[in-house]
Amino acid sequence: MTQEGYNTAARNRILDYLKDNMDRAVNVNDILKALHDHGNDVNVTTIYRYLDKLTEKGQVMKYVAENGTRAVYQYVDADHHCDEHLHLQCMKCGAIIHLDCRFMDELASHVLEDHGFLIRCRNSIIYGLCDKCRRSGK
Amino acid sequence: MTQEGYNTAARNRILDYLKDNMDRAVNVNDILKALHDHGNDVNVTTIYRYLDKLTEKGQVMKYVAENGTRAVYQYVDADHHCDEHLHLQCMKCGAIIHLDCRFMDELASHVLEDHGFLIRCRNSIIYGLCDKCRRSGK
DNA sequence: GTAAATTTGCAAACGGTTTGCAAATGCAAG
DNA sequence: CTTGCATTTGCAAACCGTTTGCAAATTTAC
Repeated sequence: MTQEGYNTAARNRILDYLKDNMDRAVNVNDILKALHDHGNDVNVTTIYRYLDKLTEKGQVMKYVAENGTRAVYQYVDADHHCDEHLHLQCMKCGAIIHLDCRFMDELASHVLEDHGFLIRCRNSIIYGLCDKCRRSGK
Repeated sequence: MTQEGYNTAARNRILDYLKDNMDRAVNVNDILKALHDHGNDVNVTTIYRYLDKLTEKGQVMKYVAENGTRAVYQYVDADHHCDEHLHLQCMKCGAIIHLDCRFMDELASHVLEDHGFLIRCRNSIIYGLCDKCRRSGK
């Protein structure tokens, strides 16, 4: 798992932030603001460019948020193979659940056999409400 | 099923186009171009505004396309209850498959029971390749 | 240290979508 | 049909997240 590219302060800060927030999907503005609040300003462009690289490498997942106008990113640790399971995302808090259970395989083969459809997990999100938000919110 | 709002030429043309293309999801540009090609120009703004109304009424479904930069819309006929099943969309041709089979119910209850997650079908799309595109293209 | 390659920040462009507003159109009452 | 009011339309400009071109700064290898 070699760390490609140059090692720069900006990149370390961005990656640290993503790792610190592994449990949720963040947008570029979140990153921008968090780094700014720590007195470590990084340009928007830099963030976008680095996120692209991380996405290509598969180190983060990129999704399109609910409204469709903003992308969200989430750090992926080594034992999550995002091409092999679907993702549930909470519309309220942004939490992502990795649906990597046996049920997922059944879904995939059912869809393929009965509907002729080959699922591309990496690009798919099922939206809804997570346990916490469902109980708390209305 | 009363038709609310004023009855105008522009709206009729837009709705006709959506109905004629019920089998796929179209974007605003598709509509714009199709109407233009028939010599019936309608302004972009008008299309967006009418689509919003139709979406609110539940007469069309609105999705965010694969890349996340463009929304797509699809006419919904009366016997499709889009809150009750998931949708598969082909990343290549844009076709939408309504996954309204018993399997869907199992998925929903599994996800709810084992993951505490309540699916909101209206907002969710699973991407992949449809039968036709899978066979033809590589 | 020096040179080559990569990364950064800035400003400007980009593209889909939205908004404010005045003109045009639809509709109902008389 | 015409008058009056509500809705809809088109236009231009704004919006907003994202991308691009480019020169300056930084990193890495030697």
